[in-house]
Amino acid sequence: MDTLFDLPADQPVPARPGVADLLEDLNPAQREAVTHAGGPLLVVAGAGSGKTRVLTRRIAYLLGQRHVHPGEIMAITFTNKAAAEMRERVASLVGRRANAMWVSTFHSMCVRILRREAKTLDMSSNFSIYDSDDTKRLITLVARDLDIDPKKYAARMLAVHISNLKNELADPETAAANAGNDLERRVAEVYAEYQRRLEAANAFDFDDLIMRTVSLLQAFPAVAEYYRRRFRHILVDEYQDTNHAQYTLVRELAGTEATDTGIDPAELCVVGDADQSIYAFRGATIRNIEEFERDFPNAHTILLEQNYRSTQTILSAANSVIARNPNRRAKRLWTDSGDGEKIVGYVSDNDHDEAAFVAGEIDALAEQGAADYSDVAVFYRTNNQSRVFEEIFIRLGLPYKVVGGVRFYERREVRDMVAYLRVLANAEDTVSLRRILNVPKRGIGDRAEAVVATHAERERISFWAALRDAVDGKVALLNPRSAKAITGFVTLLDDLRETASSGAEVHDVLEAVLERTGYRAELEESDDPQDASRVENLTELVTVAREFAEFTAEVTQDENAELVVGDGVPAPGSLPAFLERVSLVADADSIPSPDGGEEGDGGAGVVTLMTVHTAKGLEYPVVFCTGWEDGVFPHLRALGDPAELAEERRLAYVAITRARQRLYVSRALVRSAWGQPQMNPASRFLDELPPDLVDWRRLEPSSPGFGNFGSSSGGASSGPRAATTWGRRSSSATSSSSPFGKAWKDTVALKLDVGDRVSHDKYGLGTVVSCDGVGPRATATIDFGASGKVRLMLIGSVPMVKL
DNA sequence: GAACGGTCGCTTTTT
DNA sequence: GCGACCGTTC
Repeated sequence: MDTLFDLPADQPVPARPGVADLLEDLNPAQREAVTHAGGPLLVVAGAGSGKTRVLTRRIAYLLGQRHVHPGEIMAITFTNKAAAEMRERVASLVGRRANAMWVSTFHSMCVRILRREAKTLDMSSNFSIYDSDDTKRLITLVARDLDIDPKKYAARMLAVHISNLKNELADPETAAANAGNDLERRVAEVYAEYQRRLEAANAFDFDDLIMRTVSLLQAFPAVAEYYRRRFRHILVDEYQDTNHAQYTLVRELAGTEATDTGIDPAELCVVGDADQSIYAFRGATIRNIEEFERDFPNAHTILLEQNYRSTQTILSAANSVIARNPNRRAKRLWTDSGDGEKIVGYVSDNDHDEAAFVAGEIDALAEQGAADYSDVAVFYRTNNQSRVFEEIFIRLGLPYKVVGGVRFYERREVRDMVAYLRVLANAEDTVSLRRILNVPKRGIGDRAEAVVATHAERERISFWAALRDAVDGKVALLNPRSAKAITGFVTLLDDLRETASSGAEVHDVLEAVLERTGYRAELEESDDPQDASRVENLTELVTVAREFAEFTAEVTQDENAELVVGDGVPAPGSLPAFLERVSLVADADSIPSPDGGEEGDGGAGVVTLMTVHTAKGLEYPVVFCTGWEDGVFPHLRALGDPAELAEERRLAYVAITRARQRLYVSRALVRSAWGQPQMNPASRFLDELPPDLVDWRRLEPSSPGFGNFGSSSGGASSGPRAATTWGRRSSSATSSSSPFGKAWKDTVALKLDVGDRVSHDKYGLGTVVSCDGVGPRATATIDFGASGKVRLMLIGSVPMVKL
């Protein structure tokens, strides 16, 4: 939870560092990056090349040597964690003056600007911020109202398309004008209505935060001028992850020679590494960093290739893999710290054995004193792969922590509470309002909701106003029972809103919501064990809110308070401030600290399990790269597409370069995916490791039991890539003709053929009329005579026997 | 209006 | 293997 708050800069103010102190321990390239003045600067920073050090020193140098005022500096990152770390490190160099800088994520920076300028955009500054879940809900509603077939155009897919349009700064009109096919026309149609409803709800989605800030700056020159005069130095971290909208935003803020405003462009410094661009699927475009020199003609580029993290063996492996990517700017990481250990390779029979190998190896390292648990990270491609490791680690009593997966603020109960708070802060927030309308159940069903929605639409009023009309009996077609339930709901919200506006602290408001809605009571009465953990999460949420109030109270007494209040920042500790934090800081699950773990853990800390994406930016002495199989990593969906394959390779590069001393790579011959055994050939990335750097502890047995992939021994020469037959996907597969028939037999509880006689606990005696599907999807239609014909699933515990 | 049972689909996800 | 969604039933 510690990432929720920026830590206060409470270090003693150091003596103003001299030039020597700031530059002394830097290499020549780093030094140049710190001192460069004038035109736009691109720092191509390879993994582990001291990027953050360069950025923070550069800021300290600007303040200390070039006499830049901290208020003129804007530093942009992608995560709150990175922003907090940067602020902290600058503060340790220059002291409290750091607080006057804007060091924030793209998104919080935009929120700050938008709050300040909300009126200009016809929005109110208490706007809600919709995340992808809210977005999907609203799109579902819109698509339903537009009579769009949800099978053909899934909400999720529509959301992705709309997000892409926004990342390209295309408004609904542009989208409609450019629509060249049915899908695009549909998307444009949904986009237009979605946008209309977002604005009616006084809400921005994540993409809007960027896009609408850009259009604000473009449409209102006076606003742009204000920020251009204010920020003379703009620094952007992880530039390879920017999308087109973010790129344009940076340009608009900095201004260029071409923008004829009479203001010199701000000094721009971007730092990034094209080889670590792994968010293309979220709209990030590698072109921004590749074309930097073209976008900013007088740009200067500095390459940081010396690595201070890993052994040369690890770096050579990383170089060798990433070199396979086409059209890439040459870059080779090197270190002067020696070769270190060989990479350890392992081919296991199945995913279970792979996890057992990893666990055994971790134990051995701990035993030898070679590594503490907290020195070790286990990486996988997708979250569902964490399960096997958890099972084994629990059995062996190996302490671990899974990072990522379903995050705290994505849990249903937490989102429900946040929805209540949002509605209290912004009654127009229809998505949140409809979310909690009948949560907990209070007798307002789909029918009543639809009637109210129609009324709102017809009267051109908000959903909330329509609910009030329902209370006043002004909504036709609403049955009295529903009207009564709605009255109860509206009264409840009015009461809560009174509590909220009477100066209660956020956690008191939360408590009131939990109590008066009966939400907590409902969970406490349930005997579903999941609900018990839900109650815990809600208690945790109240604690977070309390700490938030206490923390901001401290900051308010702090001398820097005047810097933030009333400058696009909601009052400290207020409900809107809390909601903003919750919306923009979604990574409440903390990553165990490398130095001995979190409080309460023994001395050795815990092993960290996470996806490679989550691992970006982190480093560990010991890294296990698991599941290196074609179809897993690289992911199945990337196999056919060179661009996606290149991104997977960058992902592999990120994984390898996280390791400081020891690197393990492993794969499993058979892996259960979705409850199904799946045979996967070796990952092509294994072939791309220099063979002499890998010590294969175990190879694929020379006579495979079944299947015909990966015919030769593993890793260094893992054989031809036969076209993979995906058991479950192969349309002609039946349990008898499939190459995986053997494995499937175990999951099918009952194997039936047409004509078989059966006895079912509920329906009695019957005859099989037809069979359908394979594996866990197998069904049989059975004629039970008097009980009729019934189609039954044949998996798990069917209460039926074959006679 | 709620509860139940079948169907379907299934990366990654800084904000 | 699991959760989200839909249609049916009570």
